[in-house]
Amino acid sequence: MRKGSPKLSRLELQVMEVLWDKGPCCVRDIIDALNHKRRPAYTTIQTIVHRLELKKAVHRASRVGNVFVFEATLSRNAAHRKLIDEFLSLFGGSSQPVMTHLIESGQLTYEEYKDAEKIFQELAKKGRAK
Amino acid sequence: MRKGSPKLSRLELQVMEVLWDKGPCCVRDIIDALNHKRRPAYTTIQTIVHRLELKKAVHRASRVGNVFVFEATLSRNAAHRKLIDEFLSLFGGSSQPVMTHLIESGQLTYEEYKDAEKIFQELAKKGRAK
DNA sequence: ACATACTTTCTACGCATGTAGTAACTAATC
DNA sequence: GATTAGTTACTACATGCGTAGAAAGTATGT
Repeated sequence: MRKGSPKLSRLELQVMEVLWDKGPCCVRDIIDALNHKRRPAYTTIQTIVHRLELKKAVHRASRVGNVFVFEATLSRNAAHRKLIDEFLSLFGGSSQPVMTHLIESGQLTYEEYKDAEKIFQELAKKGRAK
Repeated sequence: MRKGSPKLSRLELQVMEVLWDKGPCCVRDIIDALNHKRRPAYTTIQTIVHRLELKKAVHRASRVGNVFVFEATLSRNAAHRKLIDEFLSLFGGSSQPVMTHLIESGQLTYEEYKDAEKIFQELAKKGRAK
């Protein structure tokens, strides 16, 4: 039963990345960890965290005094998977044109491309061949 | 002088795809060409086309009676490039993790992967090697 | 000329998102 | 206990997008 990860916005993603990287954090920690050009207001991040709670992407892991500590509920993998699905759907669901564009625009180097072959090998080893 | 293509939404993209595929079209043609599950109302597409005009992505090429014929101004390549840039920026601008994910999630087959090698060869031939 | 059908223009509405202010609460300090 | 600083809870607002209705214009068949 596919649950369907929630759709996360750009800023929501950035907050999630912090939680995935650093583990459980309070709002202050998140702000400090964000490498955001224009540092958003404390309450802005609070709003985002709150929306992430509504989306079940994070939950309150504990509280220290009056400070809540938040923890990611949604996995990084699931979130990234969702992002990629959304994106591919813009191209009709096929990853081929995306690859093509990445290569033609020089955004994927030949080295990176070649390295990826290893991933196929790993997968094959794990029995997920073909 | 980077012009910066406008950011196009999903539906805007779909409309653009029609214009790129079929060439200049009037609103009716666009609707007929859209393979949209839930066919949107005529005026919905008109609104989208209008927004595309504001974004300079399309322009009125001619009029036949009281019907306007619209033509893409923005190229498919530029639009796709923009999309990909936007998307990659969510992953810190690097295409490697995206490739990895595509492969691990089975969305890029080994055949497709292998085929992509040809693109590098083409590019190399054209002198844009490395 | 009139009715019918389609087009254009204008306006609107709900939801998502980035942004943040204000009020209320809590902890710590004098 | 009163002041102060940080946190939480609630509210707000502009913009973008998908959606579409209403009004007004135009072409066309009879």
